[in-house]
Amino acid sequence: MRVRLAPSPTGTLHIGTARTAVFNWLFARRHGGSFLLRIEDTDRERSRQDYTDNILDGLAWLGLQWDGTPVIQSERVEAHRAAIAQLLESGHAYRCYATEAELQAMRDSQAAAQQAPRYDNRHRHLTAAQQEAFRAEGRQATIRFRIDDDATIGWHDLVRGEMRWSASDLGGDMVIARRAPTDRIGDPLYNLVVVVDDAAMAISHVIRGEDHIANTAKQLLLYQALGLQAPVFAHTPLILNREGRKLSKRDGVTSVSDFRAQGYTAEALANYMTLLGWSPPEGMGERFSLAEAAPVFDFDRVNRAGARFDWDKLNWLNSQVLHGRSPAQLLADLLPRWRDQGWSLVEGPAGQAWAEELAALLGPSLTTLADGVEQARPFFTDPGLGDAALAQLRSEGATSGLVALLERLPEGSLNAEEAQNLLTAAVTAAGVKKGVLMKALRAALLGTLQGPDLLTTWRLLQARDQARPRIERAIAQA
RNA sequence: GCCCCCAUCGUCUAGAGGCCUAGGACACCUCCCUUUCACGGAGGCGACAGGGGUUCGAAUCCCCUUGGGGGUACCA
Repeated sequence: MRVRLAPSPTGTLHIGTARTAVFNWLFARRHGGSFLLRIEDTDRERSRQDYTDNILDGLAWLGLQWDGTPVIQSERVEAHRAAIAQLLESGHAYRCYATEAELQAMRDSQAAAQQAPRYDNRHRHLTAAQQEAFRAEGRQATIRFRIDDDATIGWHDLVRGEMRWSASDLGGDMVIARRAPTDRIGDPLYNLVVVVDDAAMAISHVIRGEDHIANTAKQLLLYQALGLQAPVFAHTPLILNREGRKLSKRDGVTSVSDFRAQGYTAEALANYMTLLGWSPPEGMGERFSLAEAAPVFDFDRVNRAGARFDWDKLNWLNSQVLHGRSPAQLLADLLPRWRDQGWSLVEGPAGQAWAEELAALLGPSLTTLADGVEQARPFFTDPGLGDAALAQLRSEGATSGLVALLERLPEGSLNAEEAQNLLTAAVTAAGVKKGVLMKALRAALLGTLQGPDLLTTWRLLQARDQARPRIERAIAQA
């Protein structure tokens, strides 16, 4: 079995394309087949190398390793032209001299008559003399593939079952090569090119979004005319936006690279994309890796209806992945982001241990890695005192407790027991409630009333010599 | 307009005629844990679009209606 992903490098790796990639990868993995890549860059105007790079990076990041070297479609243009020449030769294709204005007029009158827009096959049977006349006018021609109206196209779709399409609903003879002087063949177009390349790559299963269903009917006709073996098709449901429409770039964050930048993990994103349209077998649960899903992946469990993208669910999955990280793993994810902020660690094992403890402290409250930057901020830079913190510091007994603590505060690191004992001693000496001191201490250290475990927070700041100055400042400002 | 597809809690879904008083997950609400916030744990709220059939029996099969989506390029 050989499957492929055929992205067009006219934009960054879209979540919908990535999900198609996931299904292809899973299917290939399940059946021990190959997962190939083909970069569809025949639209030279809009294709860009940096988009190709972005797509490849995104797939690799997600863990969707492909087999072999990606095929670059633009490098195969001679094969495409040869196929067109063959169709011209066999009478399956012909030159159409209709101008854009003529075609537009045709479509306008069809629209006025409430008819479906379609090419009326007007140049299908031009005589040599007529063709010569058009050429003499200086007209160039597209090449159209004949689609006989009375044909019926059918296929067995792996997710939709029996599909039937009437050729008369395909819009008339289709253009397979762009307009060009008649002494050569113009730029080959999508449907023709896909068929030629899929056949050349010996693709056995084409797995793509359901927005391609009409293309499948057209392509099946081309396979027939070219005498090529058609693959099996599987049309997967689309990913929908909040409004229930096909998710597009206009919906904000839709690129894999954007999700990554926002602090989503590859594990969570891949897990979520798999869940969008496919359901795991009974007893498997909803959290799984691609490797775990592969052995049980089946199109029988792929839905036919589109699925809305749900940030809440993705967030939950991502938080689950993050909460499951070991301190060292989490730190490795966080470190580059901390460095981007200009935050540095103390060199050596002590600095590493400190950072791991911070990662462990923050871990349970993270939804994204970006949260791990915001929540780590007060450990690297002075957050100042917020209004609520000031109010807390001005409450009964707050400063006297802090003063008592300050008097007993040694230099250097504290272990958990020492910190606990210091707190108890200060509470006794100042004659305040323990809760009062704890709240005051939190306000002094973080400038807010909420945050992670107080003792650990204190100890981490203490190790960086930040506890004393913040407590002193709090007392002074209260 | 025309063609095609789809239809279970707010969202993602399980369900292939009796196992369904419709199960799970997210979200939401309550409680527990916790001198904060989270995490974690325990509960709760909440759906078969409507109407006809078929059948002893329908969320499951058929038809119609309604609603939603996709396609309809010299883009891919």
